[in-house]
Amino acid sequence: MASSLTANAASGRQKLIEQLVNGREIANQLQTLLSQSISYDGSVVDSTEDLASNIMESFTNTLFMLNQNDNDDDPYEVVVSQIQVQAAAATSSHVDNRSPCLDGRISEDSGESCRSVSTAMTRKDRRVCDKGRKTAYTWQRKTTALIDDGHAWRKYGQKRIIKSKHPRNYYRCTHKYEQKCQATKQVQKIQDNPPMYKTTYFGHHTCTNLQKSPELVLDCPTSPGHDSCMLFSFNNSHLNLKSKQAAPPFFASFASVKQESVKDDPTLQPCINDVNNDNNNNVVSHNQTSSPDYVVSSPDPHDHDHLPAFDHSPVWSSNFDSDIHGDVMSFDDNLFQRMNF
DNA sequence: GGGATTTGACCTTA
DNA sequence: TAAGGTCAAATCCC
Repeated sequence: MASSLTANAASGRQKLIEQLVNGREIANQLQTLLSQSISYDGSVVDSTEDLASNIMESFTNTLFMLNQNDNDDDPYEVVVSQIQVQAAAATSSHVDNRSPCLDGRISEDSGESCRSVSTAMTRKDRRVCDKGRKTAYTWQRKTTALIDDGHAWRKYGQKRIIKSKHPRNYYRCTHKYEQKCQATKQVQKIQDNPPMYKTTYFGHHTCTNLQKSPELVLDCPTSPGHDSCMLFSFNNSHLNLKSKQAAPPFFASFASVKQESVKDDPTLQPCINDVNNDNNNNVVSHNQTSSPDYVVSSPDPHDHDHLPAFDHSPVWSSNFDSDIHGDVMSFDDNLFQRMNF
């Protein structure tokens, strides 16, 4: 009986997911069009860009709702998510790739090797520009596991923080130089037992080379009757949210599964299945043992301060129209009305 | 050999 | 001046 209900629910959800996937494909096509039609000043694509953002928002909210529902009776997964959109997001969300802040040292065909070729921009100059970036999209999330947001990150620094037990790790987009992507993030372990990581994102990705389209794992519990994972992929490379929407570009924060080197890496361990939800945080993701998703542990299993450049674990979060106070995420009625659930 | 990581130094900000 | 953020040379790893 219970298994039958579970099967029906899974079937219905699968259909819903199919519809979402279809819609997502359409959105992707729109993205492609956008990428081909961006004018120099960006004005031409504003309306279509907004449309694309709305589409993606819709899917995101739907998926979030699905995930929320799934978690209502799923004791297997607890992942804490928190997003904060800081005040300046509304005024500086659009990254201008033509800005000199994106490094005059870059040549057109440059890659990493070109970093030091040009000295057109001094260190000081760049730091001045950095100030602006730090006031752009900024949001955080706290997770019980290191997560993969679908983008390729390169660690560029680690700093011991005063009054903090664990050092802070600094990451920038791998495509910072080749595609002038300014996204950075900071990852810091904030709690030992259970482990808790705070990831702070700065700016959003303007690069197009996702290591893999971010995938959203909706339901991959370990309980009997659940034998498959539901994955969604999102590629928001061209979906720069406009200022009107004071929401974080969290398309980029969708969970994804990094494929390379996972299978054989002994430092990888299955996703957390039982985590104490001591903090009354929102449950927004699932994981499982049958999927290729893993949580990355540090090379030294006893040293989680040295975080890898990437991480795994199906975690996603959203907060369109949400108010977040501490670890509590709340949504207003409009969201649910729009969702038509 | 090339890309990624580590880590001390440098720079900015409060 | 202390703390945090970034750079870049050295080193590691595949």
